[in-house]
Amino acid sequence: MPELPEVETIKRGLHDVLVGLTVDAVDIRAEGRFAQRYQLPDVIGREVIDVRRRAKVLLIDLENKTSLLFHLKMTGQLIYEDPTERFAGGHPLPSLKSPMPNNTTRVIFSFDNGGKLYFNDMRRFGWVFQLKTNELEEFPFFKTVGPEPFDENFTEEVFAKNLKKRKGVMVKNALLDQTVVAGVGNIYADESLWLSKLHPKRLVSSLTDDELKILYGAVKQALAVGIEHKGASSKDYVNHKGEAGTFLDYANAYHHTGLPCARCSTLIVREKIGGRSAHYCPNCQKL
DNA sequence: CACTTGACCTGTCCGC
DNA sequence: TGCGGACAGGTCAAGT
Repeated sequence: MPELPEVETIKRGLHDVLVGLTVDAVDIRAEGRFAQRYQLPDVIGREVIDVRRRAKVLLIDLENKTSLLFHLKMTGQLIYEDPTERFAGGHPLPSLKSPMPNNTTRVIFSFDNGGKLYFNDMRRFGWVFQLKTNELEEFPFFKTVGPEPFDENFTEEVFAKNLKKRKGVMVKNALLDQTVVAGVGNIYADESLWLSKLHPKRLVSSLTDDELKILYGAVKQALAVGIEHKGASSKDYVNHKGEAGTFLDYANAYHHTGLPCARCSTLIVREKIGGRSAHYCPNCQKL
């Protein structure tokens, strides 16, 4: 589900509500082979001191110098239920279809203010681990993941250099490679390519310097607009309050199959590329 | 090594 | 309405 803008949206929301709270209890609702996806050995009595994001991983730092690493994968949700915002007569999150917890709830954190954080994940691809904060860089995914797109050291040159490591692959697939740039997934890859007028099947090796420069700007723009509109909700994504994001109202390619291109009115097509669905304008984005 | 495919899961939607 | 198959935003392991 969530790509960088969605995780960033959740991170900002959770940072506002969790910092300063202490964990009173943890309820892990998983058995057998699923239990190992949720490893929280030392959280009771620990205070939250920060909430951060690296790539698509959400980090909660605790006062005991450990960090919780959440990956939401396809269907993960992190929803906070605040005891001070209960609505009269209803459950506290009227935007959700069902009250928390529901049958997708895998972990429940209870805090000293009465608040609860629900980690939901229908497909169970997601996980949460607890590591020492000063050893995060040893985590295998963090060892290989590429630069943050809004970090100042993510320059045009770095982007071009990283992309060119995948010169034999189609540009759509290269954008999804987390070692090239962190946080781009299927939605924002398609949007970046639409903005750049690049066909998703273009081989990286065929891209000109000008095209690389345009794509660099487009990736940052697509992600920035995604964050601005609090993420894309096609199905499962909601923010920390259980609310959908509105980015799809501003998207041009993703989820626009059969709709006219905003530039040329040609109908947007969907095609399976490298095992993933790609959405593009066959007129603006020529091979 | 570079690249592709399949696996991990469960629910929904679409066509027959 | 029922049923089978395709599909869903991510990442890693195994295969070519």
